[in-house]
Parts: sequence; C-alpha cells; structure tokens
Amino acid sequence: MTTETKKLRGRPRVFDMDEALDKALQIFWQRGYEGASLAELTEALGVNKPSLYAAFGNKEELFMKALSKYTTGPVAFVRDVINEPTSHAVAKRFLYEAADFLTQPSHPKGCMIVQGALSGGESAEMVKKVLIQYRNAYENLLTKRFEQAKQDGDLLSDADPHALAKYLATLHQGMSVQATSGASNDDLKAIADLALSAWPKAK
Amino acid sequence: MTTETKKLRGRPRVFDMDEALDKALQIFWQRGYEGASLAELTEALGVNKPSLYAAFGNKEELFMKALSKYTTGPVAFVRDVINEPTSHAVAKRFLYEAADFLTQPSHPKGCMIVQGALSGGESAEMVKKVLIQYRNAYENLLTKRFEQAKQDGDLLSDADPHALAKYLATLHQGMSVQATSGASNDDLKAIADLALSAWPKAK
DNA sequence: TAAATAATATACCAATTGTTACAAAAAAAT
DNA sequence: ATTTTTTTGTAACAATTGGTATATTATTTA
Repeated sequence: MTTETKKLRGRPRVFDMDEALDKALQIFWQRGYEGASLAELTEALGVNKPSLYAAFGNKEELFMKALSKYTTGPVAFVRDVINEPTSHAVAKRFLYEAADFLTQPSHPKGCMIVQGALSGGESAEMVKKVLIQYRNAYENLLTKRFEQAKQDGDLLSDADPHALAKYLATLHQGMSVQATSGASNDDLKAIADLALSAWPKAK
Repeated sequence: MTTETKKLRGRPRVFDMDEALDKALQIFWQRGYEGASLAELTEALGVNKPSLYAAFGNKEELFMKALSKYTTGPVAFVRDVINEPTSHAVAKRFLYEAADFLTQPSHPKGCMIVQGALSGGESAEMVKKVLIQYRNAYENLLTKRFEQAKQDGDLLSDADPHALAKYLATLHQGMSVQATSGASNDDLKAIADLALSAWPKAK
C-alpha cells in the first residue's frame, strides 16, 4: 500500500493530483515554461485556478513539480545508462535511447530539460537556472562514469572523461532541437552512429 | 555611396534605423521572441512604440528584420565555410568558428536561430516555423557541399552527405545550448575535436 | 509665409498575464 | 444537527501584453 488514503476531512478534491500534474507536464513540455499560460493549463487539467494554486502553489512551483515528475518518469531510464559495462556501451545506449525518446509520437518531441526555458524574460530566470543545473547534473554523472572507465582500463589514460561527457550531452541537446524541428528517429540514429564512430577505443 | 540619403520631407526621424534594429537584435537574441517584451525593446532602442511600429511594423516583423540582419551580419561567415577545399576542412572550420562565435563575450551566448523560439505559445508559431526553415536551409547547404565532395572523390562513395550535414547541424545546435548554459570556448573546441575524429577519411 | 508631409510624445486601448477574495458546497468530527 | 475543515466556482485583482488614436512638432515644398 503505497498511497495511504487517510480519511481527510473537508470537501474532497475532485481531481487526481497525479493525473493533473501529468497533464501540466505535457503542456510545459510542449510550450516551455513561459509559453504555457495558466489559462491553457487550467483548461487542460480541468481544474480551476484556485484549486490549482491550492494544490501546487504558483506557476513556478507547478513547473518544478512537473519537472520532477518528468525526471522520475519519462526520462528516468537515462540513469540506468551508466550501468552498461563499457564506456562505449554507455555512449551507444545513451544516444540510441535519446533518439527513440526524443521522437516518440506518444508525447511532445524533444526534451523538456533542454527546451523548457532556454531563453526567456526575467520571470523565467529561476526556471532557466534550475534546468541548467539538471543538465549539468547529468553531464557530471557521465563524467564520473568515464572516470571509472579509465580506472577500469576501459578507456586509455589519455582519454578526457569531461570532454567525452560534454560531447554526449551536446549531441543529446542538439538531437533534442532536431527532434523538435521534425527530424525522424532514423535521422537521429544516423547521427548517433556517426557520433559513436568517434568514440575512443579501449586499450 | 551605398546609402543614398535623399531629401525626405516631413519631420526627420530622430533615431538611426540600423542602430535601432541592431539593438532589437541583441534583445531578441538574448530573450527569444516571446521573452522580449515591447517595453524592453522600446526602452533599449530609445524609441517609443508608435515610432517603432511606423518604422518596423509589429513585433513579429521587427523580429524577422532583426533575424535578417543577424544572418547577413554576425553569422554571415558561416556561408563561406563551404568554400573550404575538403569536406573535413569544411567540418572543422564550421565547428571551430561555431565554438568561437557561440561563446563570444561581445554578444549574447548561443545562436539566435537555435534559441529564438524553440518552444512557446501560439503567438510564436510563425517565428518558430521560420527559424526551422533557416536551420534546414543551412543544413541543406552542407548536404550539397558534401554531395559535391563525393563527386570530387573527397568523400568515399559510401558516405552519407545528408547524415554528415545533420551531424554537424546537431553539434552546432547542441553547442549553442551548451554556450547558453555557460560552456567555455575551450569546452566547445574539445567537443569539436572529438566530433571531427568521427569524420570519414578521404579515399 | 502657408500648405503638405511625416515623425514625435502622450495617453490610451482591449486582451491577457499570473494571482487571489470570497462565498457556496461537501465531507468529517463533535 | 452543528461545527469545523477543506475544496470548489465565480468573479475579481493589478500588472503587463502587443498595438493605436490623437494631437504636436519639425521639416520640405510651394
């Protein structure tokens, strides 16, 4: 029993918070933080503004919660990537799964962490910063994995873990832009293959 | 005499259209289409709204004109890239100049054609489309250059010009995101070097 | 000097932005 | 049955959005 439904008093909430957050995620994913208006959000969620504010706080908090759901939901798989046995396998799986994910027709194209708030006005500043942190966090994860690969002898001593991680992150971010612009899964796979041919050989 | 200053009648314009457009470009470059408000634009240009509208049309037209200035100004150099003698030289110069340009401290980080309107509300739809066209146009330029390289024997017959062009475009777009997120010139150069090591050898 | 022309500044417009007061409604607790 | 608690719906809020009407000012032409 994960969700302990304790008897709460007061008028019961008419909507499911998790479903609502999911719908908010879709909107933010597609429109970006500033591009998503509260009118569109409440409309899509089927929840009026006071209820939305009571449940999630303001727009920024709603975005952050949707973002959190994004990282533990749709893109949770990327954390497993580092468990591949070799650095090459890590890179390959990362780029291939990115290609699949970014072009999936079941949800908006591209990555929310990349496109959620790249540019924008003053009001998007905080969201922008947080998204940069998310991107850096994942990049650091890859860096550490490739440092490990060096210790394993899987990467030669002249390999640069930081550069390799940034290379993959850059490709992912570029592929995200490509996907949003209409690139197909095959297009991205071809890019991934080309990119992988640059991968340093093991000893 | 490029600018024929014909005697116009009526009250003379108090601001320089070219300078004003340049300032608008900076704002759009940094904020994106939707993120740039008319208040910020008029403030930065030192021109009040009626004058701005009389001179450039509405916000969308102003953006398009700034975009046009962008392509014939700051990023005009990318058209020369295809004149390099080999496909590898084209790729190298493209990525290196991108690294320099995207991190230059004299103007906003990143590329306006990438970040100008990746996501956004309904009102940004047209701008979004136009930016995609610009990106595709340059990608096609690279594709054609690499098709030529195949005919030249500079690329082997199994090379895929389309994929190579998309590979470079993707790297550029990813590097643009990286630059906006704080990556340094050296970071981007290291990415470029790695990316170039994937380049197919000539016969 | 007067007429014609065009850009200026102020002040406004309706529509939308994110956010909230407030009263009615629905449940549990007393 | 009444109180307490919480959510709901309506309706509003000030601020900002992109965009203009209008009157004034500055210039050239006649």
